[in-house]
Amino acid sequence: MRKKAKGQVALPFEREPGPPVVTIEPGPERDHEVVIALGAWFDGAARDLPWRRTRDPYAIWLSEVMLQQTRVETVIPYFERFLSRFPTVRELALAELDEVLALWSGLGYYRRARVMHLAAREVTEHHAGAFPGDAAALRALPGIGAYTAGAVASIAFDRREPLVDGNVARVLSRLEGIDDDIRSAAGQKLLWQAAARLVPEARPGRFNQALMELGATVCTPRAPRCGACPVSGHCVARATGREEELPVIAPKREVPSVRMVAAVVWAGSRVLLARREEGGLFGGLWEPPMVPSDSIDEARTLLADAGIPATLALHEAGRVRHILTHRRMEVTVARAEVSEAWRCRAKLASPYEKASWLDPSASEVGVSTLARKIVSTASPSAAWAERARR
DNA sequence: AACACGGGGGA
DNA sequence: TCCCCAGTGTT
Repeated sequence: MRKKAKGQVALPFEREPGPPVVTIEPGPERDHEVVIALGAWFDGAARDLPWRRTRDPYAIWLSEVMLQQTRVETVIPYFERFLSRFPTVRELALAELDEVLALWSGLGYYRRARVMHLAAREVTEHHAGAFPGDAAALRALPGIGAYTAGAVASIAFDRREPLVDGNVARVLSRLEGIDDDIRSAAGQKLLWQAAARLVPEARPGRFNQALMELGATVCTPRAPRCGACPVSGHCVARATGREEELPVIAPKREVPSVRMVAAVVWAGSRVLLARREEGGLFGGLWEPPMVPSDSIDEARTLLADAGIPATLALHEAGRVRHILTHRRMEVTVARAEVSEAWRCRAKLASPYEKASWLDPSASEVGVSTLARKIVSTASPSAAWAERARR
């Protein structure tokens, strides 16, 4: 095989070792064939998804934000609920952040919800409630990066804008034979160049979605179904037998483990929940107060400092394990009951901003999945189940 | 360039 | 258990 310059797509490719089997001739003609084949395939194979039934930029935007690092099947019910509660950007702008977070509860990456709320207010105030269709203007809104700007501009506004997400990176790295690390700056540059070169003037949104759909359903991370691929005849990876070797992705480091102890204090059906400061982990969400420690004594200290007279009643109710992208959490759950009369104002230090006695099943505020697990472990029914076992 | 930031589904 | 998903923003 001929030597290629770094960062340059080497075409035509030959299968090696051995004689050439397939030759791919790069150029506008091949690009055009890829566009045509992919578009036709998409028309027949596209899944019926809620956000494909609308042209409303607000709904498209909502779907794109929810879909950041999140699977389609996970997003669908959240998208329906959110849109039905906030049908327009104006209604989202007027909402309380706690209610927005409540609707996001369980979806993860909660900053997305906080920032969408901000962006909704910005659109309502500065764009008179109408979304900008220009990629650059979209990019200027908080929470909208290169991908989301390209997606909204091309899908909702028919702008000829490229987009590269995880699916597209995989598809293009194979189709073009890009063997730079797709997460590196160099790899990303090549991918965006390829995407920009390919995206057509006519129906750019359809092409971009076709690329993503192909990555999600055919050009999968493992065991790609090349037999079902509409562009396998144009694929460099296929032609060189490297379908399983691309994309190249640098290995990631291991995640540290953190031990926490949480205090779940019940007063009737209500639990003492604390709201985390906005900005950091689980920002703006409510949870039973917890501290990084292994010992229930630390939870006693936490409650004592907060002015809650439940320290003596606190006992271990179980353990919860929760995996995040960058952290593995092991939480010891301590539980106590106080009479309703003892329900009092609690004052908690950072990372908490305030505390309140709330019904955890009422879902009027945002609660993380970790917090749900903790409350569930320390719920009265769980306690009954525990007693019944003895 | 590295890191923070959730949660879940599939192999 | 590991991978990685319709990524963005900060350091």
